[in-house]
Amino acid sequence: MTEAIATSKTRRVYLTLRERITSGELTPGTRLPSEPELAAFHDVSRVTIRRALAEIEREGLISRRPGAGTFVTSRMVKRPIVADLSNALAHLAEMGKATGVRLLQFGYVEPTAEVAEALRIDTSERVQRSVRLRIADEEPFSYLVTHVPSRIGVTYTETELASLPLLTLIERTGTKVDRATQTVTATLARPDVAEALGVEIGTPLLSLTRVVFDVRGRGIEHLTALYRPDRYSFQMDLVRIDAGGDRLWSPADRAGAASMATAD
Amino acid sequence: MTEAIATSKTRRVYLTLRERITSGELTPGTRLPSEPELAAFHDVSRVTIRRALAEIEREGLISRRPGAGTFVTSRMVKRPIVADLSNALAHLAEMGKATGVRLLQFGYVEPTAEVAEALRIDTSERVQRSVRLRIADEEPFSYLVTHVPSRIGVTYTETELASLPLLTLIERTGTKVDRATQTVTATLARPDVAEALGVEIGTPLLSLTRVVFDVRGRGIEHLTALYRPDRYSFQMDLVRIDAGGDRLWSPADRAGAASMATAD
DNA sequence: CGTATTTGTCTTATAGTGTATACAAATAGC
DNA sequence: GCTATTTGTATACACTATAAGACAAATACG
Repeated sequence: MTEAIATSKTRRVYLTLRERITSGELTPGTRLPSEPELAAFHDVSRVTIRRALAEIEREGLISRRPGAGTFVTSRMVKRPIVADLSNALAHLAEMGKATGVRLLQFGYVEPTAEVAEALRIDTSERVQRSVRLRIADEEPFSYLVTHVPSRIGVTYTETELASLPLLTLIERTGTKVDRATQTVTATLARPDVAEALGVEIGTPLLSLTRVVFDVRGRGIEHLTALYRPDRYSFQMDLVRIDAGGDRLWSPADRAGAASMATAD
Repeated sequence: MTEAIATSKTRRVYLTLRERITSGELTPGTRLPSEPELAAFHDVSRVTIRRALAEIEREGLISRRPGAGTFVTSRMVKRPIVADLSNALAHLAEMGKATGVRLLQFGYVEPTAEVAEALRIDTSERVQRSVRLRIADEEPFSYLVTHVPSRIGVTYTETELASLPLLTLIERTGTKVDRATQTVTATLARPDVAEALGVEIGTPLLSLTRVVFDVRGRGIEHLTALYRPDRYSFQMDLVRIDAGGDRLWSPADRAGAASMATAD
């Protein structure tokens, strides 16, 4: 709609064609339209099409043969991790994934307005801020930024945070974790996040924001998790049930729905 | 990581600064760093910074005063719709949103490999494909592509689809809808979707894919929903429970979790 | 074999993006 | 009022992206 600052034509074409392949619309072995055809369809020059195809070829998704055409490669499907039934971290273990954490930042800061509001504290009250990278099979898949009121943050060390789940550390001290609100959205990878996750700037990311409260309604933890959608996504099974005359969807089992929450 | 086909510097800066404002990190009234400072920080020229700021100003997020600086506007927060407790469509109604649907495409086609595999049918078996746009308060917020086996698709008309929920039409015929699998991810807006949703190409979108089965395990519906994250996101409340020695998250109530599913 | 098609390579031209620099005009603060 | 700072404006230049076209080389297929 708005003209704004557009992405380049090459990139648009690149993203579009790449998506058609990775989504499964174009199966391995399929021949793509010829370069002139693609150029006409996307309303760009052949040079632009070729640049986009060159990049996709470099990624190994297609192979091009002079005189023959461009073909979708029988790609090795790098199946994304899926938060599923049962605890997500346990689920990763089942899949034989070696999962780990790298602590990127740790310190005490003044909270941003957003965090302060969510945790219901004053902007002047200092909070512990940590940035962690979660890794499965040597490959990072989520970027976690947590904010914790300092009175709770001081109960564990930087080293402990680098190895144990944050909620475990919090509950260890006797804090009564009661409930949480979480929101799932999509955003773009900003420079720092992009570098950590090994993606390009401007890549789409799954975003989960969770605010945790104790039994007295006090804010305990503010978590923002950014996931690489090609390596991680949320999945759930649903069953159709009758509810007061209406038919509704319900989670197939409680553990399944819970996994979305425990997936850091 | 990969160099690929990068987005322009202006766009990177634009996205970064814009995000810092809309995320709440920079509150209304705050003064941004001066243009030379921003240029040094982002490692671009001042001209590039100015182009990015000009666009953000055009969107009304900042105002610039010569000699004084650039300030975050007391913006009108266009609160995004949030799929919440209780049926999502009902939820929209509660919020006073006038929600509607526009049927963009309707026809019978051969399914893509992805759809065929998900519905467990043959690629040669024709399916009904529809593209709908869901609108709230005159503004589109979701782009829906559905694929339905033709034996089910023929039981309702194009007109009916333009006004009633698809599952209602399906169940009306006596089809026993049993269960579904759904996956939530993030993608980029492709040209056609971008135009329909009124966003720029390359914008991040929330993506939900749901595959519905009947009691006999036959695929009934394949739905891909793309949401504008600034107008729609998923939210759920969780409670911390004991489960076999471990402490886990559980949906605050079943209806809440179900709303995610019923939110088209 | 011979022809049409396809990818690969090259040239030329135009528009867009990014940088560097200088100076003007408005503002804030002392 | 004076000065430092900030945004506004203009110019010149380098580099990249895009386009249009021509031709070569490889392939498929009747």
